[in-house]
Amino acid sequence: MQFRIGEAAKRAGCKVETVRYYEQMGLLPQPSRSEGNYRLYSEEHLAQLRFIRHCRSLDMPLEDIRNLLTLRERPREHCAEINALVDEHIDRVNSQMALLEQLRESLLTLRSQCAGPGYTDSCEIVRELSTCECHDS
Amino acid sequence: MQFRIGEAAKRAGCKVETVRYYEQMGLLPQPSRSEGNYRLYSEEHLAQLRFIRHCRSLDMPLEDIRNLLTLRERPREHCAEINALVDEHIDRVNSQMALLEQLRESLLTLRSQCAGPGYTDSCEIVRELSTCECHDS
DNA sequence: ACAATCCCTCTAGTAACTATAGAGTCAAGG
DNA sequence: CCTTGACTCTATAGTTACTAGAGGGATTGT
Ligand SMILES: [Zn+2]
Ligand SMILES: [Zn+2]
Ligand SMILES: [Zn+2]
Ligand SMILES: [Zn+2]
Repeated sequence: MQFRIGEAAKRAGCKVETVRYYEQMGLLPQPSRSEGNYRLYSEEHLAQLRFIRHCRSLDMPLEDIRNLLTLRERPREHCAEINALVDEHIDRVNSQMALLEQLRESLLTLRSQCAGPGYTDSCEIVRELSTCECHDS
Repeated sequence: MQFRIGEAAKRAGCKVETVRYYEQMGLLPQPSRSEGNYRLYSEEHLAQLRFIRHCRSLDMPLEDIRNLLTLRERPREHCAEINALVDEHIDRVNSQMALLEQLRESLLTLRSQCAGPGYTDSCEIVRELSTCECHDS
């Protein structure tokens, strides 16, 4: 079975442009072409596209995915590199979460400053933002 | 007191290019210029730059900051819009956190699949990524 | 006088797409 | 046979908030 790009995109749950983008970025091998120059994807292409989309749904950067694809093609090597790659990504996600948590705290504190319906010039939110000391020195 | 851009940037804890960028984006009014065409910032410029940097440290998008700056200049209006703006941002942060939490779960599950030192072609991480069903249909 | 350091404008690069523009391909209906 | 519509092609620019560089001018210190 061969699929044109629209079908491939639909099956992988992404847009046509995204599929072309992956090809351009070297994540998807160039497919064969029809007589009218349409891309024709095989089942294997499709599997690879799904692989990419699944990794992306885990928010892995394209470069990591590129590395995973390469590693996958050396089946007799130990999977330590793969684990390391996943671990690093988990670390990234963890530190993003820590950052967001701090952000949330700061924002909630800021928000709680407003004493309720009042005028802008006496709003503590505005005041706190305007008299920041952390960005002064 | 007047400051040149390097001094202003240092005081606000950002790079020179960032200050110029804010000016270009209309977040900072154009400062006066010296004879040699150097930007000369006043204390007020500096305060506004700090305001922007502080909002940015809360990860507010520049457009929100632009709105805040506008709202701040209408001191006799009610601060409801300001509150709404902050609330929306808090919502964004909350949903980002929820997303990241899910991501973290998925990644930890994925990571735990690997049975330890083994070969790539029998690694469950690779298998799980390759046989994704969520991106198939 | 000269070097180091600052500053200027303009342009391009980052990540991962998304969205056009302008053209070609293909199947079905009248 | 012709046309309409859906699909595809390439190439280019836009998104966000900066960052980095080229190629030049200004200022400062010795
Ligand atoms: Zn208020
Ligand atoms: Zn601050
Ligand atoms: Zn393994
Ligand atoms: Zn999947």
